[in-house]
Amino acid sequence: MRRQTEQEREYPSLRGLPVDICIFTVATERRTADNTRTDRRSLKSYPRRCLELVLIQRSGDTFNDHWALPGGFTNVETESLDQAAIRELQEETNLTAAIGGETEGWMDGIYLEQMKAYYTPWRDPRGPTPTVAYVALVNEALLAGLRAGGDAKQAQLFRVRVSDAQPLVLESEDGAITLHAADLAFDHASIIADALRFVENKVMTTTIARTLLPKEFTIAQLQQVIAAVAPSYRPTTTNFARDLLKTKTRDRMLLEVLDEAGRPKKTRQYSARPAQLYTFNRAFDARVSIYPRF
Amino acid sequence: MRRQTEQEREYPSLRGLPVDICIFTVATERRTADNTRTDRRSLKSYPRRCLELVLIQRSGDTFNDHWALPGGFTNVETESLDQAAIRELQEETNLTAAIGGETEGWMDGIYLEQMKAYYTPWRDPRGPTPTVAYVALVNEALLAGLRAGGDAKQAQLFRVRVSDAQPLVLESEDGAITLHAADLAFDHASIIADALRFVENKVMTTTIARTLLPKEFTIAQLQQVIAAVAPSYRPTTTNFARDLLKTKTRDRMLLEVLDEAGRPKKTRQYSARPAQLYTFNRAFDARVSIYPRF
DNA sequence: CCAATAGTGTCTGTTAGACAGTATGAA
DNA sequence: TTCATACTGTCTAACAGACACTATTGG
Repeated sequence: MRRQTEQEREYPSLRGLPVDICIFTVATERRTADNTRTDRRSLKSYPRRCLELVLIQRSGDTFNDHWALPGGFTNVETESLDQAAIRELQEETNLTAAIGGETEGWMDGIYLEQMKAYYTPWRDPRGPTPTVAYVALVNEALLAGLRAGGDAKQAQLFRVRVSDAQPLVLESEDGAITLHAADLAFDHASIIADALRFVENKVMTTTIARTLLPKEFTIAQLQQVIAAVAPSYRPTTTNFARDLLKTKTRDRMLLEVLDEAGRPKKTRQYSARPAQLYTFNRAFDARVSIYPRF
Repeated sequence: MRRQTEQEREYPSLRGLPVDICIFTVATERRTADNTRTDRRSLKSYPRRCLELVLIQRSGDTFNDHWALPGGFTNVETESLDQAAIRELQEETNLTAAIGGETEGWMDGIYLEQMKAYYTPWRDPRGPTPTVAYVALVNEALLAGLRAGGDAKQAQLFRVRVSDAQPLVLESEDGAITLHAADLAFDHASIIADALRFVENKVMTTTIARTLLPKEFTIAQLQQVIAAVAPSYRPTTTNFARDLLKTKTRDRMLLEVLDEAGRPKKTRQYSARPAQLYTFNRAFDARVSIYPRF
């Protein structure tokens, strides 16, 4: 069977489909070199956590010097969308770990999922251009290579701030750069807005928070991560742990970590009194419903 | 500023991006001409309801005579993906109603949302071709025009059956055609499989069931629709209505319908004893979470 | 000692779930 | 009378949420 010519095809051969990735992490406030804090709280206290997003500064004809989502093209005829997204994610962030092949894009420390395709005719001034937006949640420990770079033209992390007055404000970690929606290239501001709602929904309805936490974590750390990703979540410390651990509907969602001796493993990293460490149970299947009896 | 030539563009001009739509409805078992039932249940009893999907039979070079999802191309330079999906939806189903412009693709009787983009190199034998899959939920009352058509080369409704043994079986309403995953064109079987999980999740976590119901409905009808879309939902009739209506977390999710005299409006359509009619409260905001205190 | 975090005891009102029982009116 | 569907009454266990209280240990 002969190869079809370009004209005969219903859909013309492409350079590949563009893919853009919203790479989120929940970053822990870092201490200064002499191990003191930037504020007046004591060393034995939880550092603040903040949702951050990776942006790159463009160089080229369109939107030169503007900040934009990292992305690229699928290698046509060889790559699927997911494969291209994984490749871009690794290229942009110098990820130290390789991404394994588990169901649903999971690996410890990395979550990757397609969010939505965008294709309004006016989104690219060069002409109608689609893009497929992915959302990645990456453990901050895996982004060490990105921070080491430090070149302004490279990828950089921005703190995400949303409020009623300012719909979207992005602030670089050193505080030198502040970006608003209009400062971003293409329609990336609205893609980011969609992505923020996407991750907020994910973190509340799945066990995805696992990706943003160390392998073993305390209940307070989990609450911090949830609050960082979902601004509408207001943590109430007192009963959270009990209700999370003791309720039948969430039975064995979290597992107590035991030490070598088989006794409950605790940490004193953030508090004087030792706190119990937990892991997420991979076998836990989250089901949510607005209707009773599900 | 001069117009860029094709070669200068980063992304070549396209015929447009392909869009495929999974059009679902929950169909009520229809009675025969003499108003008797096909089974032995009494006339005053609930008709069965079944999830159905619109397919078209292809004609052309590729996958000729195979059944496939309805779809088409965006009109490049003028149409967004959503606009193209709306147009295709209207063309394929002879929708009697126009689609209004409310937030999130809602209108009474029609829900439309983008699900996912597909672009594995091998999904189209003619060459690498992406597609953006949409999911539509349409009230069966609006699909009268489709059923009136009756031409085999036109759109036709298929009952969706899923079981452990047979992952996907589609059966035409008259029972004449039975399709399995391998009978469908392209990768449409796997798109449909994704769409089934998508709508199941939607119906359990949002008030989308509204789209598939008449304006005013009984609690039993609502349960039927939920069960038709979400096979894992096992209705327990006794307390469902009370828990749905009386719980604080679902306060004013459903509203009692009143008649002209201001008294509770009831129907005797399906039962001897009159049943209360309800509508969905548009103002109800569904929030779901696996964590307590949200 | 104080500060900060971890965790328990106890109480109240709400919800889930089971099950028995009553209500309505067509066939 | 029987049947299908629509409800209500009542009980128990589980859960949400508030609040007071104790526990641990670095500074």
